[in-house]
Amino acid sequence: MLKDFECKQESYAREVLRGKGLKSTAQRLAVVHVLHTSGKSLSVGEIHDGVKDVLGAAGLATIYRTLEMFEDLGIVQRLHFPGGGYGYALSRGEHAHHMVCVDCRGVFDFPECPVENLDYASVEKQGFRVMNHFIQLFGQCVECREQIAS
Amino acid sequence: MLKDFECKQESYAREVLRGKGLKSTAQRLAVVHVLHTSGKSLSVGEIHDGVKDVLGAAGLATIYRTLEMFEDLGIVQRLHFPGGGYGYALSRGEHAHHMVCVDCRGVFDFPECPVENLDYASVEKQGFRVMNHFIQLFGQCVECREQIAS
DNA sequence: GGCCAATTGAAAATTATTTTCATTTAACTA
DNA sequence: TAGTTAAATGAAAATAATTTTCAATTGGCC
Repeated sequence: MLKDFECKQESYAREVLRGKGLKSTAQRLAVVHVLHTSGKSLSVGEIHDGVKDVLGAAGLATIYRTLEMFEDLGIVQRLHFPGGGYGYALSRGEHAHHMVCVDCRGVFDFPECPVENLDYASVEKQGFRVMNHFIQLFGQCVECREQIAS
Repeated sequence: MLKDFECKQESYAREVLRGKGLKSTAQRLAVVHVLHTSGKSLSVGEIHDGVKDVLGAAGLATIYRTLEMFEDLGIVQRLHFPGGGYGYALSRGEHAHHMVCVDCRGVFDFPECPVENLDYASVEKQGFRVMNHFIQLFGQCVECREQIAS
């Protein structure tokens, strides 16, 4: 499958897949496309709907399989919402955290990593070796705040 | 239901429940007890099993209802594991974050909040208002590290 | 263009979670 | 301490979410 226009995110996914010997199928690229054009984090069901819009049809199992694989590959990141539920947002391999708008579920970049320059002394004292971390900021984006104010 | 000995965590839960006009049932206190004595984060199923051990029998629906309520009340905190799955750990209302051992799922306190003294300038520039955050550190505790070394 | 392993989709199977409703119980009152 | 009552429980049914299976299809390479 070849497309005339491809966003950076799609090219990136294509590259990562190829690097691992995996196929760049229409379904996989559509997942990236849907996430990219939405600019938000989407639930599995929303991604499935989006992919169906793009391709005409798509199996739900494939969406599950793709998202799991993409998470391992660092192409997407899973986000958890307060009050339950989760979704996926595009990620691009590099270490980054996101701010998520609790109203529109929009995803915004959060430039610095708060854990990077942290004092680990107290932690190590307990003998705990930190290997990884998960950070999400929740709040409201400008647009949602203005809408509510009106 | 009254018990001769009650740990701090149980008294705390009792107090919070009473403050909200909710009942301190045997099932609810058993959930706290099980989490407290395990010292770990536990899945819904593990908590159910633990409560059955304590009380002889317990409905799974009650466990689900209790955990959801306890999370709202700040008595427990939901943790998400890398690779999927989640569990619950005791929390005590105050703002705190946890370190989770990826091997034994043990929960350790993480004293400072990395987001507290963060530079929000770049964030606010985007017009985003941060309301809340979710942080978890993953790694290995001393015991699990030693076990693997041997 | 043809080959082949990887991938897909549909359906079934499994697992997780929530709802319903009759019964029980904790907390309050007299 | 017994009686009252709204809140809570449990069992089962209903629903929702996720995974597996396997035959058919497809992308990448020669």
